Amino acid sequence: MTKTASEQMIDICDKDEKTVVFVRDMFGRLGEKWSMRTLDELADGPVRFTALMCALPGISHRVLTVTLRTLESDGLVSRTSYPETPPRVEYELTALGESFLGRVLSLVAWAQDNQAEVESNRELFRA
Amino acid sequence: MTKTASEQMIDICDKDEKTVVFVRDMFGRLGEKWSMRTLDELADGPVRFTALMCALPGISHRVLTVTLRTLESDGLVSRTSYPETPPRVEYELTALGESFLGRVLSLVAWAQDNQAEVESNRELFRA
DNA sequence: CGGTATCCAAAAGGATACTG
DNA sequence: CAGTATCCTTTTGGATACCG
Repeated sequence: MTKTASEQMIDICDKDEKTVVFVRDMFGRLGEKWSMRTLDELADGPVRFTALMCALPGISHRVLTVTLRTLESDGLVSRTSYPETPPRVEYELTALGESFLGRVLSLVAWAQDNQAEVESNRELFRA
Repeated sequence: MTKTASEQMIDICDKDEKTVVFVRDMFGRLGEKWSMRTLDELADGPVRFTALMCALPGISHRVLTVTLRTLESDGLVSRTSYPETPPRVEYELTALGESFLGRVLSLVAWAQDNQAEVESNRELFRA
């Protein structure tokens, strides 16, 4: 028999602090304002910096840079710079990034399925 | 045939802004410093406020309150207050909360499976 | 005991000017 | 074009004192 959610979670949270911190870091990545939407924009293949700016209306120049650097340092995204003038830089998902994005979809599906219930709870709670 | 990750993600991000914001909100819940660990502590049944404080070393009084109120307003956690002296308050997962916690485990498993690779990428990147 | 109110520090995010 | 540097605002988290 498979473990209950609770048992699995205990497995995780009883591991060394390093793993606990790491798991929360990856959760944090999900929660960052632009990370998931950036990964999504990269899902279909390489995209240039400026194209990402356009695809993510509202993001600032600096924050897109920070977001991409973070995803890159995690190994979820790769950066390729072509030494032309004007310069051209393309970002794309790595295999690790695709794998990560894939897992996230089950959570996205949950959010969609339960949006109405969560929002009605929030309504009730406010009242 | 099932949709690719990219196609599913596009489905989501092309929906109305309300849903996009909602999905990011739920991602944000994952990223909050104590939310997931709090849900985990509640996985085995009702727990009192003070017991949660002990189970989550480092959390402040105020932040635990805020975390619980947020989870409660989402409908993931329920709060039951027993009118005794001294007062006793118990928190527990709702069905929605259990469902949410369950989905999160696939992501936790991913994080564990790929921790070494991500961390080695971070090392390389720093250098 | 289980909070709320107040105050503070740190981090995230945004606007914008400058540069190779 | 694709950044970096600087400055500012908002949000998050933490410490602590007080209260029913």
